[in-house]
Amino acid sequence: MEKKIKLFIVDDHKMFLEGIQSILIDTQFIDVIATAKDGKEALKLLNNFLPDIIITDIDMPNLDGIELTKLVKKQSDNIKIIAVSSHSEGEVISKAIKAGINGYILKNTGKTELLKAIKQVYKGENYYTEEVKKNLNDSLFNPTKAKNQIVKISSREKEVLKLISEEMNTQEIAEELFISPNTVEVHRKNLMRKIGTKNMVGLVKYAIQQGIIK
Amino acid sequence: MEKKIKLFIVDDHKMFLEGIQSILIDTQFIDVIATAKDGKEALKLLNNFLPDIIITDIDMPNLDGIELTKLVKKQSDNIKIIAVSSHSEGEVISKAIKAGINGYILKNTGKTELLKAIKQVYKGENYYTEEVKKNLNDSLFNPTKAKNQIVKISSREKEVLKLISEEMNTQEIAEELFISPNTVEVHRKNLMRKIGTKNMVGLVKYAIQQGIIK
DNA sequence: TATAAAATACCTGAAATCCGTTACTTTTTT
DNA sequence: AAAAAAGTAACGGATTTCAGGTATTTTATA
Repeated sequence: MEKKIKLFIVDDHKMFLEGIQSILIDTQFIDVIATAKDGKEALKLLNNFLPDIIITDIDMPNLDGIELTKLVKKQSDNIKIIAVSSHSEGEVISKAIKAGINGYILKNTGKTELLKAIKQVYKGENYYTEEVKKNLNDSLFNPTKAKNQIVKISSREKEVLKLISEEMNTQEIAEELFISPNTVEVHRKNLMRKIGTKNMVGLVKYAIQQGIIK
Repeated sequence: MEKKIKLFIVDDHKMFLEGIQSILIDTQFIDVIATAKDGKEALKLLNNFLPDIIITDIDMPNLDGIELTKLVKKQSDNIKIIAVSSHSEGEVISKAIKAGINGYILKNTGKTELLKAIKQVYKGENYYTEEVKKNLNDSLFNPTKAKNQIVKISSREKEVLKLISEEMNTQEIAEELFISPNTVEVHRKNLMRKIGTKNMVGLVKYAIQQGIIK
């Protein structure tokens, strides 16, 4: 009898958590030792559990899968991490890989692929779903999107972004902040450059995603 | 031996589908007779299967859970429908209920609640999770939100809105939909009038709020 | 105290949006 | 069959954003 693979699963949807557990429990070589509903809870529980592999969602409240990966990997590379996400965008995947993730599969793939990923990652290799590899390449060869990794949005830029997201135009923002419309435009342009978008739509999506507004 | 409840499950995430199936297979009184990856496939399969209850996601490509509900309910009220969604916004819930949905639970609730909902709906009652009921009331009594229920965004407008939210400009959308840029502008202007905003920022915020994208 | 980063401001020209209005065709509903 | 709604298309002009600079001052921070 070989040793079972110890799994730790993290997802904010309890139903998904229970579902994936129910799938894995049927296999002989896997043991789900713990679960958590977000990255923060996961970190806390990792003081008491030492899994071989963490399976984590990307989108989560409190601490998302990418941040969780960074923090776990900072402490130890022995714990392998597989992302199970509905995001197939190159940028998200790229961030996850930079954070040190060992596997990335999509929620629209089935359990066969999940088991394959678990086995392969357990052996020390990385595993990325075909679609993931494809989209990653796309974004790597698309310079407009590949660069927006380390950029930091300044506090003034954040203010401007917030007002943009409140449907104000340049003139109105300038009046609100007592600065020249030219300056507002500079901030907006820098935001677009940093975030990697070419219009307001990309900005407001980013603002909502980052919780800067709403 | 009583008759088993025949379920049909619809979700675009195969893993969720398999997970929920795996959960339900352990119960004695439930039989998962079929599954589908979106509303369109579900409708097609419903010619061959007659479930007691359909369990469906809301966000799906091709045909979403709300549209599916409308179409199914148009044919027969014998088939009960339960939404299992990550959306807890009052507007989405309100739409689902207007479409005739019999139950609405959130993905962050567990299997206990799912089984409870299935049993209750099977008996002919409706079942809505506590948080769902709360948010529904909030949006009903919040006049700023309650008013934008009356306006109806057409399906073509919704398409355009989706593409706008994907950071496409007028020209690109026109090419994507094989229509004149003028027409795209008309749709955009009508969207702005209906939604009550004067720019793209308002549109994309609405799209995200309503779960039309992301 | 250098120097880097952030915030300020201006300019030009191109591209896209926004606004109002009209009008025809197709589809759906009554 | 009539009416309403949805989808299509066009025009002119005002406004705004977008893309590309340059340049000065203020504020952190190494």
